[in-house]
Amino acid sequence: MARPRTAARTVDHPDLSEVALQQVLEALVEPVRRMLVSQLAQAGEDKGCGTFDVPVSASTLTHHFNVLREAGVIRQYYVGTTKMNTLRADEMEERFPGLLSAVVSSSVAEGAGVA
Amino acid sequence: MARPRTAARTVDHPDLSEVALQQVLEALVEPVRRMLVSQLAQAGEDKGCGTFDVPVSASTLTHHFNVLREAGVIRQYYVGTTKMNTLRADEMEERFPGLLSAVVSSSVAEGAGVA
DNA sequence: GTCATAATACGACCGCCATCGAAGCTTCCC
DNA sequence: GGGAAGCTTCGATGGCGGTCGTATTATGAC
Repeated sequence: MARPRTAARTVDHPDLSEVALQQVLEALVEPVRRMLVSQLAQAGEDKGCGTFDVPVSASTLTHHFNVLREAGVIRQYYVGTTKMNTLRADEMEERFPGLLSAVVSSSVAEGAGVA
Repeated sequence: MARPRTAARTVDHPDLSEVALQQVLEALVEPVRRMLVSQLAQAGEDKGCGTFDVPVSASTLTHHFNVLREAGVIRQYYVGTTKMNTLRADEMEERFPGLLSAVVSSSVAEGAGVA
């Protein structure tokens, strides 16, 4: 009863003005989360949660996506049973100029992508 | 006997090619360390360890400076009993383009400086 | 309806790191 | 020499976060 039967599942996203630098850095300092971000950036398109190549269980993966979403780094939406992910790159660039792109660049350069 | 009587105390610094992104992010994610970096950047000149405005004890402060130095973010040298600190901004810019400057900018913008 | 797939919620565990106080070392100054 | 200032080392403590397995829910296919 938490949600009407006919409504699609929705996901809450913070306005980036509400997000602190601390939160973004905490999100990006975790190696697995940085892999997710790197792979998403390299993909060039939205990706389902299950399509990432990371060495953790599904429940841990959910946790990491939550952290990234709450930090404003990604946007999520449902497509059937699949939860899709997009980078909020432009918004992040406005809020924390140069930060996300610098992290992604260095991360990809170090091989955090799909190999 | 660990050090000749007449030699000045020296400090070891990593070559930035040996430093990983992970290490730098771990260094910069800590709020106190980010305050140190911000205040150092804003000062525009080298600063002694004891001249920073942070809410931790001296021993904790030593720990934070060690982490920053080992991550290649700062360079340290002794002047008498005072240990001085410099940002390795140019080297960091070469190794991790845009990263340190982005963090410092956002950090200062959020008021991590001296107020 | 039944089943399979995708993801979540929950609870527990464990390791790491920031923190401190006390004691120690190095250098400077008188 | 004696003392003080500046920083370090050591050991202990506490809290937070990443991890997992299991059970559960939501959707789509048949």
